[in-house]
Amino acid sequence: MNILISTGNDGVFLSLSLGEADMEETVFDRFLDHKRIFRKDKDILRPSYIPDELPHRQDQIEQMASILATALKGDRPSNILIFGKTGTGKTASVKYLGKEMKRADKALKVSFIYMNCEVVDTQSGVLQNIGNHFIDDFSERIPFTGWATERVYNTLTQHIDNEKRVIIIVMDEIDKLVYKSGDDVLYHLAKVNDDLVNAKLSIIGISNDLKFTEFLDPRVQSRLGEEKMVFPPYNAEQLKDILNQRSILAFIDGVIDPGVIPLCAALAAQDHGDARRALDLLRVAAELAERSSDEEVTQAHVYKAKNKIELDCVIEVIKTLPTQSKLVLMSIIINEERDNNRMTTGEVYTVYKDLTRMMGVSTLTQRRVTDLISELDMLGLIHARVKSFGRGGRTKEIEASIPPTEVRRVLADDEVLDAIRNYRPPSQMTLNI
DNA sequence: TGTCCACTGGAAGGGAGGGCTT
DNA sequence: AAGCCCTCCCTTCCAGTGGACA
Repeated sequence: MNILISTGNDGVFLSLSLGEADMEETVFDRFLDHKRIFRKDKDILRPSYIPDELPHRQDQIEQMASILATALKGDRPSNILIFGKTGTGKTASVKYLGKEMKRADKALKVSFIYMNCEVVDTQSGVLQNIGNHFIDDFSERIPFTGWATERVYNTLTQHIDNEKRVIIIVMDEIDKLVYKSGDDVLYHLAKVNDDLVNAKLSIIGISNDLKFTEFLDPRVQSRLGEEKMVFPPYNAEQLKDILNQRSILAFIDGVIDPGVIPLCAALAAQDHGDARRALDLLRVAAELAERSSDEEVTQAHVYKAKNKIELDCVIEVIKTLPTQSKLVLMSIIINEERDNNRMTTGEVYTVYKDLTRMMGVSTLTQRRVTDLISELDMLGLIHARVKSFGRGGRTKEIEASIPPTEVRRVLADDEVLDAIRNYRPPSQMTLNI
């Protein structure tokens, strides 16, 4: 075997070349040399994959198509607001229509722009995102920050209005934008047609929160909700159809046990008919089967997949928390380990202050820590509710929603938290991370 | 019924950081 | 370089709160 080690600016490169005599077993063989489960493309089982046909969403697609068809004639379609819980096919249906619109648009006069407002969640961010779709010259692009909103808006209208066209903007998770940055940007976009001569713009808002329109200015409310649609959750039978359709494309014949798809469908149906969850369950179950070199995906793999998905999700959330949030979470865990299963904000803050002192990082105010506790609650890592203890005052009652051992296992890998490994709480215990 | 406790959570504003314009 | 604008993270201030207790 020839091994070449070379050092470059970016690090060390190792290259191996195998002679014929070296063609022995490698560490990868066990994973390559077994019956395959998947056909080529695993992405077919990802929620982002848009199939050629969306089962049980034909009515909604046709209704939307009837509204959007106007765009192909050069007129402005009505704005649409789409509501429905997670995994009910809202985004998939809209993206599918975007694909179809592209096919039908022979004159190439319709622009279909998709944006997720969880990612683009500020006023100028939204305007910048739309504007830059129509600015080819990089040097003329609207910067992420630095420009006054009015200027961004003027540049945007100027660029989109330079030719006759219809622009359809899909704002997914539009409620996140409204809750975070208010409805100013929607007001701007809703009235943009008044300032346009050549172009016409309409908006498709997607939300899983029916109540968010209550937070909108009545003028925005009426303009944005010219058409409203609700996507109902899928039932177990419908989820089965969706999974069957994808599994035919994704798996080699005969590798899926007949009980697997009904089980994935049933588990996802319990979870408010979430197709995304059903697809994840099936994909992860198959991946687990493949990794353990099993020849068939069984119900046992589905149950394992369920646990894995839940745990992975929690681990990922904890890992990506900012240091201060990790310290607050750690303070809650330490309280739990002292048999204080239901603690108050004050108790958490006392431990938190100790931890920050040990680590030598700045101590935030109790007001800020209250916010961090609420954020951890929203992430589902803890459960906090406001409770009055009479003369004992009114405060949050906090408990962790995940086992302390799991939190410690994840935080143990965090070098930043090294300094608090041997934190000794004021009472008596020694805790090891 | 009024008092008191330990906060909660809204509002206002400071300051850092990133980026553009003049 | 100075000035401006925006976002994000944070502090400070303070009115409001639910329920035990006197």
